[in-house]
Amino acid sequence: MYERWVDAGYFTADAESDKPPFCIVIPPPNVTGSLHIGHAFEHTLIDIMCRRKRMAGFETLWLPGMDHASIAVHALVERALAAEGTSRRELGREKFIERTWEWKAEYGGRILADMRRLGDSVDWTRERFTMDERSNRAVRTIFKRLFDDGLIYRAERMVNWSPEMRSVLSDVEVEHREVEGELVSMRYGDGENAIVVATTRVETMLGDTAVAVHPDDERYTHLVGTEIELPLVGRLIRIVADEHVDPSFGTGAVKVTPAHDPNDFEIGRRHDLPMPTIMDETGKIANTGTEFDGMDRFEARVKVREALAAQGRIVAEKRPYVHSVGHASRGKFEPIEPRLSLQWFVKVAPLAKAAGDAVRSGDVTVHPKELEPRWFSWVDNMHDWCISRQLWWGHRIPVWYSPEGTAVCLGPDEQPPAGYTQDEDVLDTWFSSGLWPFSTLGWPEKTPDLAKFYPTSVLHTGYDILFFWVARMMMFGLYAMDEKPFDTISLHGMVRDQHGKKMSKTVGNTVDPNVWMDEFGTDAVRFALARVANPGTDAPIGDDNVLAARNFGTKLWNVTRFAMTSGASPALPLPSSPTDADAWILGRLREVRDQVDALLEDFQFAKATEALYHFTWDEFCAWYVELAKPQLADETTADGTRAVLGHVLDALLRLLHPISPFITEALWQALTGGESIVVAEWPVAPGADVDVAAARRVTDAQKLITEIRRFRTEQRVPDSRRVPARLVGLDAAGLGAHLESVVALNRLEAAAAGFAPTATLEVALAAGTVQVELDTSDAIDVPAERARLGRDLAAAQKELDQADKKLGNPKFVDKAPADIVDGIRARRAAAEADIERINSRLAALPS
RNA sequence: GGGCGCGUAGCUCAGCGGAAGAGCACUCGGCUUACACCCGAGCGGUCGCAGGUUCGAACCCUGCCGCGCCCACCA
Repeated sequence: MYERWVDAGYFTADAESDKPPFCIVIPPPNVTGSLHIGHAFEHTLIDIMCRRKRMAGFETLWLPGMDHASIAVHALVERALAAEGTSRRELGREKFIERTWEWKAEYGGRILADMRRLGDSVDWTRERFTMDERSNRAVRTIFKRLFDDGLIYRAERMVNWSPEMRSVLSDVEVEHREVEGELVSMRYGDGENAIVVATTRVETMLGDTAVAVHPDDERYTHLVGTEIELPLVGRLIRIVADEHVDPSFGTGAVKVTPAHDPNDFEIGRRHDLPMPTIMDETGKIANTGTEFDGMDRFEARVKVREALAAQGRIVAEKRPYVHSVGHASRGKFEPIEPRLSLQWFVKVAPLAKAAGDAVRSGDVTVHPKELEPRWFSWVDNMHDWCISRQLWWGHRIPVWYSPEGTAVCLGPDEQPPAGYTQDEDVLDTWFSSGLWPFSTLGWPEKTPDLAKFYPTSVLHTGYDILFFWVARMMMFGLYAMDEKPFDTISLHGMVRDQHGKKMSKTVGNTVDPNVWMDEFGTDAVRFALARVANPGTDAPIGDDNVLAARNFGTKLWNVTRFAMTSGASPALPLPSSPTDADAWILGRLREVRDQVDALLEDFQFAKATEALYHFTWDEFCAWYVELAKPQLADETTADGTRAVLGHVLDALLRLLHPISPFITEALWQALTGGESIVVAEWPVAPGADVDVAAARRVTDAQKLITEIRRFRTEQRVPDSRRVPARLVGLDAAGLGAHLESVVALNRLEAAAAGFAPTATLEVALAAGTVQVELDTSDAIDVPAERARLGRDLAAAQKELDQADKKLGNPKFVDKAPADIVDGIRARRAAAEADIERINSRLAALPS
């Protein structure tokens, strides 16, 4: 239930300075005993950014944060105490906190161990930031400053109360959920004065001090200003007229419980109504002077209704009545109770406006931008923030009271006068968390770290934490530092199960990254997570994803092994006259490098990962390595091939390193003899241009090879059989140099004397048609060949029809760009040639 | 009630104005000296529905239908 307490991190980069970017990351804590998948997700993404930046020459730094973990540990401790049959109240504040520190030390170590297992790029140069002296100083400093500026005040307000935690919660900590409740209509007063009101919380009627109607509602005009007796309690309550009431809803009359409903509280203020509190801090009815005192609120809801029914006052009951109820997002997800209470608040309006303006002006960017409206709707409509908590773990409110009740707010270096006692409440964890970007750097002292690292460049976190944490950092950063805390807010989504469903313990579809790490390896988990990480979008992931990622790692391992046993080395000089395959793969490497760089810079982890996956598997392994085999057997190209293999693999491993650090480290060290890939350079674009002609020839060779494979499969020629073949027109198509590859990849052999082909293929390529004569040693399977050619014919015919349709449209020829029209014409011509060729083949087949 | 987003191959998702894609699943064939955690070949989609804009729409606009998330003090 605390699983998503905090998961956040940010890294900073300053492109201006000499050693520009560096990173700060807050390792996400977790309360479930070990790493949570959401944390693994976020951690992985941040680590990818950090590693890449570091390889590109940026200074990196992690700043492990235990601040949030403290709160999480607090919950763990409570749970442990409950298991021991005791409670924090029995234990007492001092002992409880002492106990918590022990847990924190142990638990914090565990979190860090988990992080290391995930392969984080941490420099353990910074002491942990905990609820220590430094963070206390920061909190007290900003509290005092806000207090002196009149931005912190104490007031009796309607707050969200959690009877379970016996504490107040802020608005964001309340989750509204549709529940099936009841709507009970009841009659107050009798005869002429009778008035019917409805409620979903019957027990609150014990605290009613008025009934409100709309001023223009003629049904009740005669009653306004009169008094009526409150059933069960016997108190006289007023009938007031208030604009807030909607005359068209229900009876048009509303019961008013000022101390237990936000709307009623406002009505109470407008009409100067008494505001009796009828519930204690545990949610039990109290001080009503009725038989219901001491009952739990839910029990009272039933009993009060029964008592009213006994008096014949229940007019109607609607059940189930679906309505929205606020629940405590922490703890046991119990319904929160609106309650009048004396609490500390931050006057948010000026702070929030600055936070909104920072994004509006473009000074701070939200990525992806679809989430901007969410930011504005929050920041522009924020209510004052209740910051006091009746918990024991946290920074205490730095306010002291004299015996007479005089309050004084003290800064970090001030001592309270004798006899003063400190406020018992602690601050909302997000209050101190909001200081993170600068308090961890030594603020309020003007430290070199602060000067160097503030403001940061990027904050990366889940969108679920936008309001809790990001908004607070923005407000406090702008207020305390007079400068935004970061340039860019980069948001990722939530990890979902393989069907895109929300992970939930009750559904049982949660996954434990530790189990995955044990089963598939850490790199596989990271790769799988990165591969589904689209900005701001939820990420579905299951065993299959991790399995595929594991297989990818194995593939990488195997291809490196092949390259090394072939003598590949990045230290060898690249060939001065590369083969087509060499030129092609080097060109592709360059393109992929540029693509990956741009994608990662734009937080497109999934696309960058996908690009690397395809390049590695489908281009490098599936084609280049196969084309390289004959090159390695040829003395004239062998050395150059070893160099290209080594060069491409070296760069590829470095490109993959941020995503899968462990395997790339092992392979890269073996391949290059380098000290560590962690400190290797991020690949830079080579100077040479992409060789377009060579690339086209490789594409042709691929097509030729694929067509022959198709034929073999269709004809059920066993893969093991070498097929004598003669290729006609290869030189004319510019593919003379590829003969070896075509022969090797299709398991062909040179035509011997007396070669008598049993079949002939014609493959149309960019630079001409190649005839492939094959001796399959059997009569060919005519129906199969007919079917194959028939499919090709249908495809060509469809192509021709589409082209004809377009070209037959004068408007298309007239208005479409010339290159598009030319392209269609070329396709039409090719399709026509294909049809002619295929038809002649079909005609030549024995019947 | 407001805001954002999504409905594309059996599943999860890319593509967002000029030839329908990937992973997994499925079918068929393979122990080809890196790899069976593999290789090769395939099957599979009127891109939610209806209009509109355009020479051209999965992609832009409008309206519906279904779904998700966030925000919101209606008893």
